[in-house]
Amino acid sequence: MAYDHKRIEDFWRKEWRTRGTYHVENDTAKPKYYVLDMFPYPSGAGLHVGHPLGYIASDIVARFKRHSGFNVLHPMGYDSFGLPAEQYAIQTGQHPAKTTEDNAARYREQLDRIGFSFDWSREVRTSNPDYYKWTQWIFLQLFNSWYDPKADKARPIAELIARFESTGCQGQDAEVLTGDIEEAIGPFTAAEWKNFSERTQQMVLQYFRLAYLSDAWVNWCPALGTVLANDEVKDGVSERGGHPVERKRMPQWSMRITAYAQRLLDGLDDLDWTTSMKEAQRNWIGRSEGASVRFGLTPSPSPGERGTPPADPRFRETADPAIWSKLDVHAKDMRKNPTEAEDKLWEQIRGNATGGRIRRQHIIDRFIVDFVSLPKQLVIEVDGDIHDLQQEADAARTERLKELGFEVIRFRNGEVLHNAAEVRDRIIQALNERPNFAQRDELEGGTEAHSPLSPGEGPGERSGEGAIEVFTTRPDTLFGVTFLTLAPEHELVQALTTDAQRTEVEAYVKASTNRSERERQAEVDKVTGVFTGSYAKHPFTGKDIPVWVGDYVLAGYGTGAVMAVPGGDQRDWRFAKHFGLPIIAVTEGADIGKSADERKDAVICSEGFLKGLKVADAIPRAIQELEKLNAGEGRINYRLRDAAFGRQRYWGEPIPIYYKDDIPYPLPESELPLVLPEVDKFLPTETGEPPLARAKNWTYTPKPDRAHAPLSPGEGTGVRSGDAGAYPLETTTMPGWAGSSWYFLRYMDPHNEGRFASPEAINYWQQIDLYMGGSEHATGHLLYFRFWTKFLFDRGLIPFDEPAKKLVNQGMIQGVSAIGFASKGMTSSNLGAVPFEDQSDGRIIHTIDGEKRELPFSEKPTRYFFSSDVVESISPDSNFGYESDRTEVRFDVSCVHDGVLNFDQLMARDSRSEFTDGIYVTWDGIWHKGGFHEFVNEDHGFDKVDGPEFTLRGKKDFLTQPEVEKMSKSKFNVVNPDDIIEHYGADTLRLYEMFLGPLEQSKPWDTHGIEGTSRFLRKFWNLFFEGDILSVSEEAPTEVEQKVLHATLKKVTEDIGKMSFNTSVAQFMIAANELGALKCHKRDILEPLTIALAPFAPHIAEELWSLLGHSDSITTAKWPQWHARFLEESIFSYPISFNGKTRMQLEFPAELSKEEVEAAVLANPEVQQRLEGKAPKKVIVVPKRIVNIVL
RNA sequence: GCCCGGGUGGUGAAAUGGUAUACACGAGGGACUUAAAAUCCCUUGGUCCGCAAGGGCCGUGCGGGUUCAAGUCCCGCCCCGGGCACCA
Repeated sequence: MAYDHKRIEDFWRKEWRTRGTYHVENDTAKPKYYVLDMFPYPSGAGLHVGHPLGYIASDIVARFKRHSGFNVLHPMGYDSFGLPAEQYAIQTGQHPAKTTEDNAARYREQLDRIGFSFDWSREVRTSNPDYYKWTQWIFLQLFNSWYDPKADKARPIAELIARFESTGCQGQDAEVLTGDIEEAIGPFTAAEWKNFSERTQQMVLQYFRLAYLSDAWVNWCPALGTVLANDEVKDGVSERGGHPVERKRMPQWSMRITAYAQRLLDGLDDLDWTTSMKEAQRNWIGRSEGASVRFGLTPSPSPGERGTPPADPRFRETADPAIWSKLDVHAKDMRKNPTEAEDKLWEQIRGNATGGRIRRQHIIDRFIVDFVSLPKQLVIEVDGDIHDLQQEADAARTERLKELGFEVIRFRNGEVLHNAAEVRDRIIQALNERPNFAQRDELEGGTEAHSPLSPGEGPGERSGEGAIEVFTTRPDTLFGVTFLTLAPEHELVQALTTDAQRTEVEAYVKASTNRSERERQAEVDKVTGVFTGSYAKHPFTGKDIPVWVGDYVLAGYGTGAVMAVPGGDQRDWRFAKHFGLPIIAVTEGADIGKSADERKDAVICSEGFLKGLKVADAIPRAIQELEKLNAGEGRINYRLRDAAFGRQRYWGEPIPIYYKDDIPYPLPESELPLVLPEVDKFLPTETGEPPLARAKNWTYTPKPDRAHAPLSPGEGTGVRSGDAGAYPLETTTMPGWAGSSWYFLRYMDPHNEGRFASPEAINYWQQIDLYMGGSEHATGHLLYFRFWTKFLFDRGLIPFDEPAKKLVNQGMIQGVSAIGFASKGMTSSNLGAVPFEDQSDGRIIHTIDGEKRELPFSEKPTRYFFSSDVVESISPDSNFGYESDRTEVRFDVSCVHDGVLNFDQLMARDSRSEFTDGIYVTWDGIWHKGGFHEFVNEDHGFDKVDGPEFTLRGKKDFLTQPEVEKMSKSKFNVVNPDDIIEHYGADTLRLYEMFLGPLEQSKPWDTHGIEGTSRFLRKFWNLFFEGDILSVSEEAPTEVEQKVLHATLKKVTEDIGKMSFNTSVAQFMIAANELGALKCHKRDILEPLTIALAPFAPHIAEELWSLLGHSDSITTAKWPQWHARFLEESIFSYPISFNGKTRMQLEFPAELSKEEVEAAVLANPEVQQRLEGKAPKKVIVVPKRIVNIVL
C-alpha cells in the first residue's frame, strides 16, 4: 500500500480530537514536565513556514517526555492584544475583537494541521476578559506594593503606611529607586504624616508603589499616538512601523522594574539560557559600579537659587478639588492654544527668566489664571478685549484670589504685544517686591502646571543641595577633572547660568531639547556645548571647576551630570579639545596629546594620595577619601529604566484605576474585570485624549454597601451610570507585554474564576522546564516576564522567582526573495503611483549598443521596472550593473522557479497594478512597453512591441536575483505551510523543518530539499509492506538488525536531550536505508523504531502503530530503551595513520589490548613496507579508536 | 567602540582532541519502462600521476602555536550575523 499522507493525517487529526488524546490533567502521580512556546500574536498574515519551527521542536520534546513517563503540560494560546488589530480597526472600523477572533481561528486551523500535541482546552487569550481580569488584578497588587530595600523584596503598601504612621519617614526608608522622596518632600515624622492631606499622602505613596503614576520622560510616538517602552524603540524609531519617536514629558503609568535590577541580574546565573541571551539581559540592565561625587557650588550667581527650608506640600493644592479635573482639561486646552499675547509673554518669562518659575494656565481655587508664581503668590493676567465686557467678574475673581493670599497684576494685550520685554521687567520687579511665601516651588519638574500628584523624576533631582552630584565609574581619575558637564535638561542649568552667558546657554538648551532622538543619534560625532559661567569646587583640591552644558551628557542616566576627565575619557577629551579646555594626564604613560587613556590596568600618576596606585586599587581609595570628606560615596548605577506602562491606545487591558480629586485609586477587586468599553472610533479624541475617553460613562461609582460583596454575574462592566458620585476611570490601557508577563501561570489552571491559578496547580506544575521562543524577546518580554514572576514570588503568590529554567531560541527561517530592479529614486511602494511624465530621469533608455533612445509615451505609460540608470550601467560583461542605484521589486516567490519568473502564475497570484501596465527593460537592455505579461511571455510577448524598432537578443526569460532575508508578506517571499502540507503532508514538513539544520541557527527556506524527507517517510512506510500487503514478521532479528535499531535509539535519545533534531532525522534516514537494504520487516525492530519516530512524525507513527495491532494511541507507548550490548563490536577496524595522516585500515578483535594492537600493526607487511625497515619513533594506540605511527 | 555567536563541498549541513565532509539537496551517469512519473544503483572537495587497478599532494576564513594527532585547544588578525552604545 502506498503511503497516503492525506488520508492518514486527516484521519488522525480527527481521531486525536475526538479521543482527547492530548488532554492533560493536573493531578497525577507522574512527575511533571512543562514545555512552553512563546504564544503568538495572531496576525492577519497567518503562519508561514518559519513560525512552526520552534513549535515543532518543543512538540518533539513534549511527546518524548510523555513517552518517558512524564505528565507533560504543553499548552498554546494567543497574545491577542496589540497594535495591528487596532490599526486595522482605525482603517476599517472593524472591532479589534472581531479581527483577533478571525485571525486566531485561522491560526488554530493552521496549527492543527501540523499535528501539535497542544492541550487546547487550556488555551488562553490575553484579550479575553476572563484572562485580563487577572492581569488587572496583578496590576492592583503591584499598585499596592512597594519595594523594601532592606528585606530586598516587595511588600504590601499597607505595611509602609503603617510604618509612616508609627515612625514617619526619616530618610532611611527612602531608598526607592526612582524619584527621591527626600527631594520631593523631605523627611517627615509620624505626626506630620498624619497631618498631611490625603492628596499629599497619596502623592508620597506614588514614590513607593511598584506601579505608579508620575511625570516622566517618555518615548512618544506621534504616528502611533502612544508612548513606547524603551525596548519598543530601536535607533530612534518605533520597532513596529519605524515611526519617529520623540522624548516628551507627561504623566505616565510606570512599573518600578528598576527595584528588581540587581535580582534580575543575579537570577541569570542559575538559568539554563544561552550566554547570548543572558548577556543581552545583562547589557540591558547595565550595572556599573563607581561613585557619586559632589562638587560644591560657589555662591549662586543667579537669583534663582534660594534657601530651602522644608516645603509645605499642601501649598501646591491651589485648586478646588471638586472641580479640579474639569478645569484641568480646559487649562490644558488653553495652554495648547494660547493667545498671541500670552504666547509672547510666555516666551519672555518661561523657564528661569524671571529668576523663579512661572506657571501658566494654572488652576487656583475655581479659576484658571494666565500666569502665576507660586512661591511669590503673584498672579499675572493678560486681558484681552473680552475682559472689558466682564470687568465685574474679574473684580470678583481678583477679590477671591486676594483672599487666598495672591497678589494680582494685570497687563493689557497691547502692552504685551508691543513690548513684552518691558512687561517681563515689570513682572520681575513685582516679584522682587513680594516676600517668598514658599521657599520651594519645585515639587514636580515639568514646565507646565499639572496635577499635584505628579512626583518629579527628572534629571538632577537627586543632586544634593548646593552641589552638583555626578556619577563616575572612575573616581580614581578625580584629580584629572578639569570641568563638569551638565545635560541640557539638568535642573541646575538655569540657576548656574550667569547673566553674561544666559543668551548663549538658553539658545543651546532650546536647540538641544528641540532635537529629536534621531537627530541626536545621527550627529553623535559633533561636539557641542556651552559654558554656564559658573564654577564648582573640586572636593579634593578645592579648585574652581568650570561648569559646562553639553548634550553628550544624557539627562536620563546617573545624575545627568558628569565630571569630565579629558585625560581618561575619550568623550571628555573630545569636548576639551574642541573647546580648548585643559587636559591633565591621570595615568602613567598616557599620551594625552592624541587621545584619552582609558586603560583599566594603568597606574595613576596624579599628585596626591592616589599616585602610584593601580586603577583597581585607586578606585576604592578614592571612594574612601570622598566618604571622609562627605563629598561622595560608592554607588552602583543601572542603565535599566522604569518601564512605561500606559498606552494611549484602545486595544489593551484597561488599567483598573479611577480618579477622585485627581488622585488615582484602585478599583476594588470585586469590580474586575474592568471590561473594555465600546467606543465610536478607535482614535484619540479631538483634545488628544486616548480612545477610551470616547466611551460613554467611563466612570466608576463606588457602591459602599456592596464593596465587599462577591462579583455577581453581569457586574464588572466598565459602563457605569453617570451619576453625581461618578469618578473618571483611567483612559490609558496596558502595554502588550502586560498579558504576556504571567500567562504561563494561567495555563496551569485556565478556567479558575476565583484566582489567577490555584495554589495546587501552581505547586504541581512549578516553573517552565523548557521555554521555546525567539531571541528577539531578550530585552522585552523576557525581562518583564522575570520581573512579574519575582514580584508574585515576593508577595507569596507563587513558590518560585524565575519563570523558565531552560530557554531555547529557535533560529529564524529566512525567505529567499526574488528581486528585480527599478530605477533610481523610486521605491517599490511608490512604484505604481508615479506618472511617467514626472520622472525626468526615466525617459531615456540606453541600450547596450550605446545608443540612447527616447521612450514614446503616447499611450501614457505609467510605470516601469528597469530604467535608464540600471540599463546605462549594463555592459555585456558586467554583472547586470548591480552597483548602480536601484530600487528592488520583489516578485512572489511561488511564481519563481530557479530564478525565472513564471508570469502566468504571477498574473494569477499577484494583483499589484504595476504588473498590468508599464515599461519594462530586461537585463540585456531591451525595453518593452505594455502589460507585464505580454512582455514576459515568450508566446505572445516580444512580437507585440510597438514604437521604435529594437533588436531582440539574449535571454527571453525574466530573471530575478535571489536574496536571503526575513520571511515576510511585504517581501513576497512567504512560503505557506498549508501548501507544503497539502503536497507533502505534515509529517514531512515537521521532519524537514527539523532536518534543515541546528534549531538555534537561522537558515533560508528551500523547498527543494524537502524531497529527501518525503522520500524517507515513504521508505519507512515501505518497511512495513511487501508490495501492497502489510507484512510484518514475528521472526527474531539478526545481530545486524539489532545494531541498526539500537544505534538509532541511542543516537535519537541522546540527540533529543541535546535538542539536536537535525542529526536525529539523519539517523532515522540511515536506519531506514539500512533496514531497507536488509529487507527487514521484523516487528521487534520496527515497533520500537516507530515509537522513536512518533515525536517527529506523529501521524504516520500512529497509523503504523495501529497497523501493528495496537488499539491505544502510540502516545501512551513507553520510550524504547537502547542496550549497549547490541552495539558492541567484536571486530574493530583501526585507521592506521602515519604522522597523523590516515593511510590504511586494519581489522583487529575489539578486545585486543594496546600492546597487542601495536604488535599486530607493526607485524603487518603493508605497515612494514611504509616503515622501509626503519623503527618508528613512537606508536600511539588508542583502543577502539586509532593507531598513529610517528616516523 | 564594547559584549555575544559564527566562518567546513555547488547547497542545507555532520564530526566526546582521534578516519574531515555523515545525512540530505543539487548535478552527472546507469537500470526498469513504449514513454513519463515513481523507484533503484553508481559517481560527486580540489589537484596531479596512471590505459587501468591504484597512488601522491593540498584542503574546515588568514597567520602563528600546543599536541603523536587540531575543524575542535591557545595567541594575533580578517570577514559575516546578533545585542548594547556619547550609559560617564
